[in-house]
Amino acid sequence: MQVDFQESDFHAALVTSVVVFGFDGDDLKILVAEKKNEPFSGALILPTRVVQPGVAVELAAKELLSTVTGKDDWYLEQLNAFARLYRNPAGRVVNIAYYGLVKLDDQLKTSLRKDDHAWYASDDVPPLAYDHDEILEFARERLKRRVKRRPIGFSLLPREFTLNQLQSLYECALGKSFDKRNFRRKILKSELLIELEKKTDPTSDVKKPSQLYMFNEKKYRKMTLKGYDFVF
Amino acid sequence: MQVDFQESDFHAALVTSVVVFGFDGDDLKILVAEKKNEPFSGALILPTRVVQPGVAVELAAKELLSTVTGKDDWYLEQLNAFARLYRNPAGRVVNIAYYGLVKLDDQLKTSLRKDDHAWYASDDVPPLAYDHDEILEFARERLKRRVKRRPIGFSLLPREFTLNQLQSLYECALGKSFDKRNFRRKILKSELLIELEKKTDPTSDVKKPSQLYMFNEKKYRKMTLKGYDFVF
DNA sequence: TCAAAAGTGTTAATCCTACACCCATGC
DNA sequence: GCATGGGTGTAGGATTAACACTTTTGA
Repeated sequence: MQVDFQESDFHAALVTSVVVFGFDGDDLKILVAEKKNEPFSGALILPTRVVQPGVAVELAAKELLSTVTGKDDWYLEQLNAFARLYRNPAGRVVNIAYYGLVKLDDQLKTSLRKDDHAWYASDDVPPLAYDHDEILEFARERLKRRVKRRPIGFSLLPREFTLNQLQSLYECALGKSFDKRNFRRKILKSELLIELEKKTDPTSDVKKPSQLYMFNEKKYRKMTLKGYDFVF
Repeated sequence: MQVDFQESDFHAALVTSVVVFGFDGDDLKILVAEKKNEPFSGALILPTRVVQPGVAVELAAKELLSTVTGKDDWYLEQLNAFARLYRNPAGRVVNIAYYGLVKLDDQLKTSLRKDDHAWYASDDVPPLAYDHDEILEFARERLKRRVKRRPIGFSLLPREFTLNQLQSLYECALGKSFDKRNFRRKILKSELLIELEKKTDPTSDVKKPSQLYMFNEKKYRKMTLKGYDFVF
């Protein structure tokens, strides 16, 4: 039972990458970084940083996101550790990757603090360096599962949203489309939504105003914890 | 974008722990180790070993299991990385934990190669040292999810088994009980099982002989990949 | 008045749940 | 013949999937 340590056992570097899904009401996007220094300068990668000794991994990931976006309350969930041997020639690198969700409002969309980061349409992300494609794929699968079992809209939609936006989110995340009537019936039956006394402002686009909803936060939290079946 | 490395970044030790669920036809059991050296000599922990430089983590986990059990084909799945800062006073220790499933036949049950390992009933595992209780709980949750979405019986049951054994497995894993008729209907409808021309040998116990089944392996693989809904 | 998106019900098929008794065997 | 576990069917309610037209608005 070999679990005690020698000096030489402390040989691994620890990094963290994040896959952030943002939804702007129409499309799912992913935050991507461009590598600025060698090796692989110019290559696209997931936002990534080295985890310094004494810093909790999730905290490092959150700080990374704060630095890049200016926003500093992040819900993150660990994806997995990626520790392929050939990850880096300098030695073993363990990447503990996270997945996060965010409402992609105009501010976030246009004002990334670091100019080497950008939002890419989720199903149009160019190939990434290292094994980040694998991490991204893993995150996409996680998102699909989460969407099916938990009411994730809360993290991805603005406070007030329409049923069409919600449906569009589910369709983006799962990559298929649903019958509008069935979708509405199902989502309304859950009583997760509160119908507001408001409609969208029709002035913005050439549109009929649309009923707004918000989440019933109490019920929402219960369901997020317990999980449920929202299988489409 | 800080992703390149300095000497001082390689500061973490890497270990792997495994949560192995074994099913013997009646009960779910978990493989537990007793720590033989200081610190915490005598404490119970999950089977664990330090991952040496140049060894893939999953391979290290498999080797650990081979050494302990003598069996060397293991299906493992990564659980998560556990990297709490206070995990070990010697420095940061990252534990990449795995979960595995095994048919617990008499040989495995009685002939663990190392005498500091033992099988404990799954819901009767004493408190473990370090953060291994947390890892175990994580594994139990994973098992529940897997049971619901994938036909995991293949890994846990003998080649030929009865429907009652299968039901018993589902009941152990999910911690609740099911109606026999409904269970059978559901599992047979999936066409995942092949009814054999055989019954259990009634001589062994004081029992009526019982119909034996095996898995339809082809269909089984398809479902394992795609996932499905076997929600009870 | 037209284009664009919002909104709305019904039906048939399927699936789920609850429920209780007879059967084959070894002792 | 009895104790033990093995095996079986039905009915009512709930859930799902498929389906197309009308409404409101701004231009």
